[in-house]
Amino acid sequence: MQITLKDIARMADVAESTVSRALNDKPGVGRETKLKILKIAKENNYRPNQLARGLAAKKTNMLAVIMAEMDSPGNIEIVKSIEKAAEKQGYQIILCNTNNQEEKEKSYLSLLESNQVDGAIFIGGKLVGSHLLRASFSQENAIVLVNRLAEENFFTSVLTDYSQGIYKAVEHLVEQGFKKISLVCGDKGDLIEEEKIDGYKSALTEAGLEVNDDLIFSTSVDRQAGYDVFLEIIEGDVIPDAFISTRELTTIGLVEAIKMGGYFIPDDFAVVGYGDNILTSVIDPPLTVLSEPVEKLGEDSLNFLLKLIKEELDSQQIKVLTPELIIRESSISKYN
Amino acid sequence: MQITLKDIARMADVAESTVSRALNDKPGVGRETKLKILKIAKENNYRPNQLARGLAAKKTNMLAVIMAEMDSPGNIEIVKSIEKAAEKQGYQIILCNTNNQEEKEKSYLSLLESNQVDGAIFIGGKLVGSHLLRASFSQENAIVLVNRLAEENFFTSVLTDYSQGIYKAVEHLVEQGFKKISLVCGDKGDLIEEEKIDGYKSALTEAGLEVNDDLIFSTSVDRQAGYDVFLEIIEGDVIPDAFISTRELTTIGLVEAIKMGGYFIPDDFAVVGYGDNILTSVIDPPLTVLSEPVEKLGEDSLNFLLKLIKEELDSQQIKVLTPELIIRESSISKYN
DNA sequence: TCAATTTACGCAAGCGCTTGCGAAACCTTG
DNA sequence: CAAGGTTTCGCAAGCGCTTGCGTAAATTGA
Repeated sequence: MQITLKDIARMADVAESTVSRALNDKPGVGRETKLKILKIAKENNYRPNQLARGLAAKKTNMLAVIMAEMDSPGNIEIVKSIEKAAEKQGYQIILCNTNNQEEKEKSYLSLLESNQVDGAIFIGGKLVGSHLLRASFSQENAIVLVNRLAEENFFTSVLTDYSQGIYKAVEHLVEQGFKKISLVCGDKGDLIEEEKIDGYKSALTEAGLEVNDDLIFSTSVDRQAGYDVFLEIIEGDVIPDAFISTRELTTIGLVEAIKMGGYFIPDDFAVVGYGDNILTSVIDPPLTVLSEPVEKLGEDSLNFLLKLIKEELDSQQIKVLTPELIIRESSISKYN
Repeated sequence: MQITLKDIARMADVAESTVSRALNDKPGVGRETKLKILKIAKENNYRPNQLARGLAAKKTNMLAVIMAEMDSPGNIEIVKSIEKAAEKQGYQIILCNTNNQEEKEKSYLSLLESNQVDGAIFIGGKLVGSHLLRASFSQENAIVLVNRLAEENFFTSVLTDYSQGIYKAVEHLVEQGFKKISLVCGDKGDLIEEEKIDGYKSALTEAGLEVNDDLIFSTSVDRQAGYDVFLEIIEGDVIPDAFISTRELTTIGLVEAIKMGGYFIPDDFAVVGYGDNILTSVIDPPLTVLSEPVEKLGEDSLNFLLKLIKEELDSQQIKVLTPELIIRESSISKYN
């Protein structure tokens, strides 16, 4: 059996409450007593039962990071940044992977609802499910969204400004002389994707280029999808000369398909990808990418969350961060 | 405030114990009563407090997966496989990333020690720290190690047979006519690394080739290390004609350095990498790799863990899985 | 030196749940 | 219809901790 507070109390010949206070560094226990208790606790390798502690204290000092995809190196970077920031503040992070399944998201949400964690950060995922909304309504639950739009500005969130990012990408491609720029994004209807499309369209318009809806492609989020969409595209009526591909894995698939088809990047097709990480940097040719401020996304979301927990945040806040365009070979026109 | 068992009991006009039994599908509650309780619980969107539940029941149906590196796509695959298997058995998985810091490992271990999870799987990491040993001794804690060797066969583990894998790789390279095969691995002294070296040496000996310790390089686990080690190697006395690089990220760095140096793979240097995943498949040229049975590693480790929890496992078991050599361009000699 | 504070500590309730045990209510049989 | 067996349910203890409150002891000040 585990050693408990009670055991320590008995050994030190004091009350449980005193042990508790000593261990938690709370006032009301004399220097001598405290030292004695600490010593005994250490000698016996005492580990407080966090369940009991959480139950009694109504907080656990643990935060959940619930992410939709852990295949994405970008997300991993965000997580690491959150972890780093959390450590400084004395919070422990536990990770949950939903694999884009709403069911799992619900299930992990119960960590919050049942007080196992003091707050949760959601990275990615679609819109906002009713379960999430309810959770955040019904209790005063601390929830922060990262790169995930809510229909109402209901959640505190930190977002990448996709629209702005895509705008920059288009601008760059236009400068390079590309005329038929295709956008490969996720499901239309998804708010984040709509935003990308907005940026795309307005940049084209600004540049005096025609917007052709047939050049906008929706795919699912994986590698295969990127591969498949290219096959579909080259069978199509309008063949683009450049791609802006807005998700990491999809971009990889797309590039593979292009090369597999015997085409060259950027000679036959320019490519602007997403996410400045090991994947996109390793691929041949080096990819021009929109780089998310992953570090900042993590930091800011954690800070928001802590403020929510401490109830220092008056209203829902939304922070928007702009991605950076990192120009490499894959988008440099041979005519330049 | 949260709605509690007590509230439901009051509403249904029964005792708390009855509600508890109804909700947990335990015998001893009549059909009618049960239905009524379930209905009321649902209507009120009742969520049991898992802390309280865990405290009282001494189990939580949650398992922790504690991994040393979450940058590694291979590890991610293992995690996903664990998750899949766990879901079937009704367990929830929470992930913990230690970033190779022993401190963090200790800290996450407290999840186990304080009963927040019923068991833990450790993926990777070095040897076995005293904290881990103590934890597994002092309580009847359920711990399974994946790809991590213990000095004594104390832990139940599932391992990749690195020795065997490297052996195959050497064999293959020898067949291709390479003579000066270099091994890039981790810290000597680390049991897993020693095992790799064993496989390497015995394969060379078997092939009648001389073993040269100067061709064995130890690096840390990241990408930069792979890059740096190549620079070091080409300054050295003996220049190899082939590399076996045994960690994912390091391999990436190594390949980059080779290309950066103006050399060609496999013409100047053959490369056998590690891990059949998106990273190694995307790189140019396609890499010959030792492929871990990630799926199986995950499944088996979870099954072991569940058996440990249910105390169906009599003694520490060790399962060894053999990696497969997937031959691609990077190791095919031009002389063939 | 004695009242007035302050400090150190113990008591006990309570966090929300589970579970062993016993009592009542129900069903079997012969 | 009574004796015995089942079910269904409530009681109450307890999981290991925190925390408000009360009291005794130590400290202060004049």
